[in-house]
Amino acid sequence: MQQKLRILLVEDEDHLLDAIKLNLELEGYKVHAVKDGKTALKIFKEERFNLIILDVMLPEMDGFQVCETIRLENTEVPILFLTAKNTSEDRVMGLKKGADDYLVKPFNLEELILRVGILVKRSMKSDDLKELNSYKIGEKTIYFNSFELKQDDGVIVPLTKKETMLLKLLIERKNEAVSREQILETVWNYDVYPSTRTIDNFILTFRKYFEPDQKNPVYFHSIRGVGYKFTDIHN
Amino acid sequence: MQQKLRILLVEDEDHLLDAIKLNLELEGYKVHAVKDGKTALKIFKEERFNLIILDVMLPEMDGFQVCETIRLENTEVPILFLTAKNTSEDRVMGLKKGADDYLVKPFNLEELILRVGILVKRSMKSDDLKELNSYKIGEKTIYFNSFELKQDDGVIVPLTKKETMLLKLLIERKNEAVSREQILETVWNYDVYPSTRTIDNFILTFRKYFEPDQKNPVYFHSIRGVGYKFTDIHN
DNA sequence: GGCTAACATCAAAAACTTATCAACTAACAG
DNA sequence: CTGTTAGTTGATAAGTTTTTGATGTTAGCC
Repeated sequence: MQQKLRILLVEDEDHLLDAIKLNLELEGYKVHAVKDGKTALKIFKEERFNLIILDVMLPEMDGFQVCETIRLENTEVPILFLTAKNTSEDRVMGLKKGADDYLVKPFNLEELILRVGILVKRSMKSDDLKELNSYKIGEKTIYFNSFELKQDDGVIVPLTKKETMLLKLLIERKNEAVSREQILETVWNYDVYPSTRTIDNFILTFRKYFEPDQKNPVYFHSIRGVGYKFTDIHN
Repeated sequence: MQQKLRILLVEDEDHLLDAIKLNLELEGYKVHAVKDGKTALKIFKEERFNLIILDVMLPEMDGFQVCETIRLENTEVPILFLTAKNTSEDRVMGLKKGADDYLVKPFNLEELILRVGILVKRSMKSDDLKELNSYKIGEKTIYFNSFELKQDDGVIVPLTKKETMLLKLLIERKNEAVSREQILETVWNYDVYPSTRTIDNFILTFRKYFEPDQKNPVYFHSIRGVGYKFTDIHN
């Protein structure tokens, strides 16, 4: 099991602190929350983090100062600023001090989580990335980066480039029908296309890989006259 | 003198395109500017970039689609969205499609340039190789610093510089496919690449060094249409 | 129920990529 | 200048992946 990713959260408003902490923990991060800059710096020196989230307005020592101090010794760790002020001067200031990203309060929690995910990805090793770029269908796991599929019995079979791309597309558009045109355009980069059975063949392969009963697919449905839809109720 | 960092800029408003291009060029970037998604994808397939700046609103194929298509093949290159709409749904959408950052029009040019700098730095960092002194494959050990390989029988054979660099790259990216472009860029410092059989020759050499059965490689796998992947289940 | 268009399936052909080898070039030491 | 070594190129062989085309099935419609 991979280790949890560690986040240092610095925010002085109690209820916001709790809300963010809770949500990040739900995403599986280990969150160390503190309420002022001095403490933040102290903790930072003692422990290693994959990301630092800093409120700009803090009692005593503001976020900019904290950021600047951290950057004196550590240029690596990603820093995300939170601020109530939405002016570009303010944002420019933050970025100049060494921030990597900037989010204006009040913010959408989903956006925070997405941005955190992007920043954190950077500080990860390739082993963890592998887990991140995977998708489980039933007991089988697709690894997009290594172009392989781990079966229920643990055996690894290789996937081709096109197979991987099409899987990625359908999974990304989970629960929605993706039209043949859309598929050809995205995976094959076709402008116009003759009627072709190519896509069917790929779906056929997927069904062989993933469907318990090939004749009654539960994952890869065809939508007559439109295209295909990937469904996964458990995921 | 190191070569210029390359940016692909996709924006359909003429004067904004010119303004951004000019400013980025003043910062020392090499900017390839295009006005629609189709062209962007075509150029993207032909050349390598350190960053892609995408307007969301484009004629025909919108920025989201372009981003999605790029991400099917390339998860590395940073993508920055420009948008006129400042809603969090829009931003979340972009981030979900695989963007790394998001800037709302009208924007402060200084902010754009700062964000570009941050994103580009990231892509360079992942390019240069970490410190890694030695690595064991089976009973053989590679010493990266001294450019040597100790065989099972203890005999030491020298490795060439390029061999060592390519080994380092593949081992660092263990378990993920490294594209030929990526390899050429990192080991050979090519911007654009001619079709070449050079990489194959190196892989051939590696297989001779490391694979018990050269015809059925367990360490150095080729992924058709993509590149090569180093796998080591014991390590 | 019969009809038709769209999908499923399979095997063979076509298209494309990589493996391999040998000849070649460039750089460099002596 | 000569020999050596690393690295590149190009030709051909060897494989794989993808596409095609033929044929069988199925869903939806009258």
